[in-house]
Amino acid sequence: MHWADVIAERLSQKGDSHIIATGITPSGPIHVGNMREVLTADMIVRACERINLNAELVYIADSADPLRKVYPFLEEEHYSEHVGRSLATIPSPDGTGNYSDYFLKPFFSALDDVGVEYRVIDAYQSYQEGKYTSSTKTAIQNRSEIRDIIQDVSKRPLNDDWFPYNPTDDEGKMHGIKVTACDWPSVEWITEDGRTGRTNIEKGGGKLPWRLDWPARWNWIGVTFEGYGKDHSAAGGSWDTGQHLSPIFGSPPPIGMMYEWIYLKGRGAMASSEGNTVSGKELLDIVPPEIMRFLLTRVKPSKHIDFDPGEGLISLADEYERLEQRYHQKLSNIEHKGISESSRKEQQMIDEARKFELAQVKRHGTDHKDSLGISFSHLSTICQIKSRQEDMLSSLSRTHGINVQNPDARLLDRVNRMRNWIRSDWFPESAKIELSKSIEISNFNENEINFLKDFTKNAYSMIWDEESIQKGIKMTISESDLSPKDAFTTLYRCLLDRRRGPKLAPLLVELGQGEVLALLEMVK
RNA sequence: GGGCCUGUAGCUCAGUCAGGUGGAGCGACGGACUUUUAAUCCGUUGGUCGCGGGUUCGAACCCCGUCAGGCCCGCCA
Repeated sequence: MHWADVIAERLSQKGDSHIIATGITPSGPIHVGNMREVLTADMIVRACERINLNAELVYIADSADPLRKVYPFLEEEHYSEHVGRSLATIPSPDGTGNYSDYFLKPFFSALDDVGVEYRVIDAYQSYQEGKYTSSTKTAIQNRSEIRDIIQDVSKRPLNDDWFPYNPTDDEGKMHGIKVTACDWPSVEWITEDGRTGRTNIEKGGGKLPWRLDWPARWNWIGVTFEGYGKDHSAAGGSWDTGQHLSPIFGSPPPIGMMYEWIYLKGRGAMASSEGNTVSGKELLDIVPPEIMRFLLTRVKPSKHIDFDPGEGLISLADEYERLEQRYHQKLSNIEHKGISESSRKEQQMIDEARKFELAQVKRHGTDHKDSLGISFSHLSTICQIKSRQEDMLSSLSRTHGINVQNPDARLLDRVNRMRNWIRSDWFPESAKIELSKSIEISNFNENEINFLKDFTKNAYSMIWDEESIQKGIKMTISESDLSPKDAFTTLYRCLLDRRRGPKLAPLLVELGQGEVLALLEMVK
């Protein structure tokens, strides 16, 4: 059974209506690794809908969180004074609006593109509106019990002056502040440099510490499921203490599921704070949204993903394309039997089908009736060889029978993204088609050299179009001692430094007669 | 010191919860095509299930141990 369906079934045993929560702190660019949390939740919501459960995805923007430090992508002089303030209360890097909205906007737009439907809860606003007030009161009333639970579960002692609420000081900061007295709804505090004051909790002047904020929101939002990053999953971690604290706020803890992080191949975990990321938008600029979803549906959340935006992404996209074809040919008709009445083989086919279905942007049915039938690797070749759109389309009409006058919108969309990809830093060297810089004569035997010399001579007199070049190659081969296969290999080795390549004649047209002849001159 | 996740074919992963003849896709190899848009189609190949023990008629799966990689145990989220 697909992992999303396993969770949905577990949820069905608890009830018919579910709130699936997800939350990310908008402290910087929201990257593909962050998107795993939301997309995973979306897939679980869809799996619930399939078995007729009510399920809603709630995204909690942790905009009340303080800016923890000046991140490398921020300007030191602008942001050092804002460290400790809620993200919702400090300016955005571009000077318009607030900090959290600045990073949330492209994130929401990426979520819309990948077909995620969600209700947004803004944490800062929720504190302002008093949504957390009753939980905060509960926390303060049960201060010593909560303290005992945290110490007991996390095995870490808390200081004597520990208080279950972090107020903001007169500068709106919550770093290094201590609560000295509480007279509901006010708390008195003292800062590190000795300033004192009072803050009204009901007016949202602060927030619960994370370990309490989490179970508190489970209660007031009614969360029944939440996925959490592996950093929360240790014994004594915040998920663990949350499970124990949840009943104090008056509700059973949600069902959870740990998910692994996404790593950037060869560069470690994606982390905004280190600038080592691919944002959701960047990924969607180069591949269609279903590929981003497929990245996550094909692997269990507990697996870490070594994301490779180069070669790996091309083969991922090709794999999706083949799966789409297979889905429409046979997988779509597979009956979704229960585990007990199907064989392992049938189960694997059902899982394949589910990987595809959950990768769809559309919530019901499939995005398209059939696959495009053109692999991304082929498209990458064509886009490089045919810089003019009409040449590319006419080529595809010969090889794949597409309609030049009225090309498929999906095809044009993929071509646009592919051209972005080719221009980007992510496009892999191995997929680039480039004329060799020089020729190493000693790599070729006598017959091969003779053939190359003949070809060079003929190339001078060719009209540089596809048909003439094709004829010229044919003729030169027929007059040489090489088999056609060896002759082609020789040409690819000489021109591209590879044993195989795109169809030669159109490639040479695109590369240009002058360039090709200049290279071939080195054979003499 | 304690905990969590991962380890299965050359690669990416299913299969572990519920023990019953080791699976998929890709790659590689071979063939078809005959002069190749890294093509397409067909076929073949593929494994000490990290390692060692235990339980069992039977273990990739359960238990114990161990090794490797990653992560966590903060009045951070």
